[in-house]
Amino acid sequence: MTIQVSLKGGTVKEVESGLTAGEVAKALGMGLYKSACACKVDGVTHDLRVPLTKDCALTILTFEEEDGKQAYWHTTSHVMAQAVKRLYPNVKLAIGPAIDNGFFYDFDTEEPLTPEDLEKIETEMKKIVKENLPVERFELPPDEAIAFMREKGEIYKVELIEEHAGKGENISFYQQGEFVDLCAGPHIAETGRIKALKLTNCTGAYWRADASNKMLQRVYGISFTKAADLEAHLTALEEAKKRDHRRLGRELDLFDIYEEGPGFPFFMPNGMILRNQLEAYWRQEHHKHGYQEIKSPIILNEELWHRSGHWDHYKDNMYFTKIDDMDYAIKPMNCPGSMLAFKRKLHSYRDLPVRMAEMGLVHRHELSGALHGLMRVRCFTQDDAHIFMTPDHVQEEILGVIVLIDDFYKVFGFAYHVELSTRPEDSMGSDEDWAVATEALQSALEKRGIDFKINEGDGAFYGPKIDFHLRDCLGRTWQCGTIQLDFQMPERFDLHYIGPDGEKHRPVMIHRVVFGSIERFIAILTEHFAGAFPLWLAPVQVTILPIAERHHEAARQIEEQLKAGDLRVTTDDRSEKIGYKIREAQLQKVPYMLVVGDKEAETGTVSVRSRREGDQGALTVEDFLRMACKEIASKSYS
RNA sequence: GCUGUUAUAGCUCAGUCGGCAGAGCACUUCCUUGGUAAGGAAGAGGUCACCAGUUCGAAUCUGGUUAACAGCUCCA
Repeated sequence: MTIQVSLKGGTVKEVESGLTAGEVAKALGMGLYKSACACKVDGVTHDLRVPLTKDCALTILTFEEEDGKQAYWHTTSHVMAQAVKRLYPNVKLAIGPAIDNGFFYDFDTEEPLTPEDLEKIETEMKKIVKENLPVERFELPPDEAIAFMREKGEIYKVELIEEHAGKGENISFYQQGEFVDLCAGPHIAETGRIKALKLTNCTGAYWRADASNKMLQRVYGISFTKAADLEAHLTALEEAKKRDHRRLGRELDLFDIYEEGPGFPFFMPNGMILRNQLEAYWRQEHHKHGYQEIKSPIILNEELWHRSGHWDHYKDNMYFTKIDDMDYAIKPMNCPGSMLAFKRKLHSYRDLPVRMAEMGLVHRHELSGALHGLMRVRCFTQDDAHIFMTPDHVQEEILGVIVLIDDFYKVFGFAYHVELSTRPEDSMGSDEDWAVATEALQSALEKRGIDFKINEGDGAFYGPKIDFHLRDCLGRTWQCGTIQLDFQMPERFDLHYIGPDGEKHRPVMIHRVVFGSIERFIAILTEHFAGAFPLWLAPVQVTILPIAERHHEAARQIEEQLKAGDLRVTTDDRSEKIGYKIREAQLQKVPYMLVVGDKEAETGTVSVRSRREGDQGALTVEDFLRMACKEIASKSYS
């Protein structure tokens, strides 16, 4: 009996029923089969060993495809577990999935694994690859599956199966040689297909991601189909590290953090210029969008934080102090200050929405192990705003903020992803309020056509939120912008406005940030541009490079002229060769270098060198100034 | 906070077996006055993170503290 298999690209082949996808692939050409990692049958991902018994659409997945990659890495993680079991039979296995960038496996070991252990494991893995063991799938009923793993002493696997057992379905296992692991698959067909592998890191990780559970040893690794790809991957990682904002922060004199203040960054002069430019742009845009700016104190009476609910939900992260025997707290958030500011006078419904913005310095006691350059600090400035409004305004205001954030990120050329976080366990307010608020956020996102993922239970204690996440140089994502809807705080602070009926009504409020934290945003910005900031942000926009001492006077005049045009200019009048001065300016990522020698001094021109394009030829000082001003005004970043 | 690793000049890093603290870059001075990514010479710069211990003697060995790094947990 034959069946029809339609392949990617539209061709239909007639093949014998019962052949596996792998056999079909093999029949279609060795090249295709050799590079196959997994397959898709009618859109569902499987191993190559799945038999084709009826007409179907078949796609062969190679390492180039995301699903193929996942199968490849997942199998490599099984190979690692097999190697570990061979070397250390008493180690218990937890979980070992493929991730975005490779794979890991969690092991319960008696002693932590050392780098030497990792080398041994890697060597053993290469042996297993060489053995070219076929990877086979089999299934057991739940009770047999539990007995099977219990007999092996794999207590973590037993716990995992017990959870699945309730569904009554069979439990699937994968076997290669003597090694069997609980797994849903899919996997690649033989271990020999893994051509290049490396174990990259070993750290602790809690069982089930719960800090109250035992800490296991997590080993990370990556594998490729070609040795050259592994090489390229490792080189790319090295390159990425050169963009690290902590390194560039020091090299470019942007900021630094000292042992005297862990998590409390110092901003250096260049960092302050960057920061002030960002803030100036922020103020300009917020003014345009109808925000008014306030400033509230960073120390306020502790009672306020009881009233706001922060003390109940957040006290472990707060700093406290005593003044004249009274208890005070250092603000971890700006909202209570905004509440007081809103409350100081009566508001008519005609005045709403009130959009009250604040560049608020907040302090939070983060765990020492969580600190990370400017990304995660203990004091930072939120570009906060609180929007007080009637329920009718909610949709429009949320949309307005989404558009504002989107426009801001576009100015820097950032790609971002969005998450919607729902009600956490530790929260206040009624189910109904939460449902309404969550629905409002979701429909605003849908209206704007923005893709988002839902994060169950990750909302703030007072309301659900939309988060905007940006990527750092190593692909780790950091939450920056957020929009949080809040029905609780207005209640707690007894806020009201006077409606058209002359009665008091409760306003709804939005908390939102665009940058998130200026500090974190600067970190992301630094890594995004690798320190080569667009002209409007560059701490030093232009540096003048006189060739010899006799050109210093001309250089000084040009500097004056450019400064009068509001450019940030320096002159390098050291007695160094021009090549040396250029090298230094390039390393400092100065956008424009102006070389001034005999030729230029005579004709009132400058030889323009762009940090990206190199020598641009001569321009009059006026023309250069005009060009630079145009570039600044456009905020272009290419 | 947890697990692991690390801490030597402003930066990047050597320092063997426990025996006088090293290099490159940067910095200062002098020479050099030059044309698009490193000209030359000399000099200065250190309580080897901190506190104990072992030892005739500790950058080096041991314990503790602090901080950083990777990950986990938490989070803007």
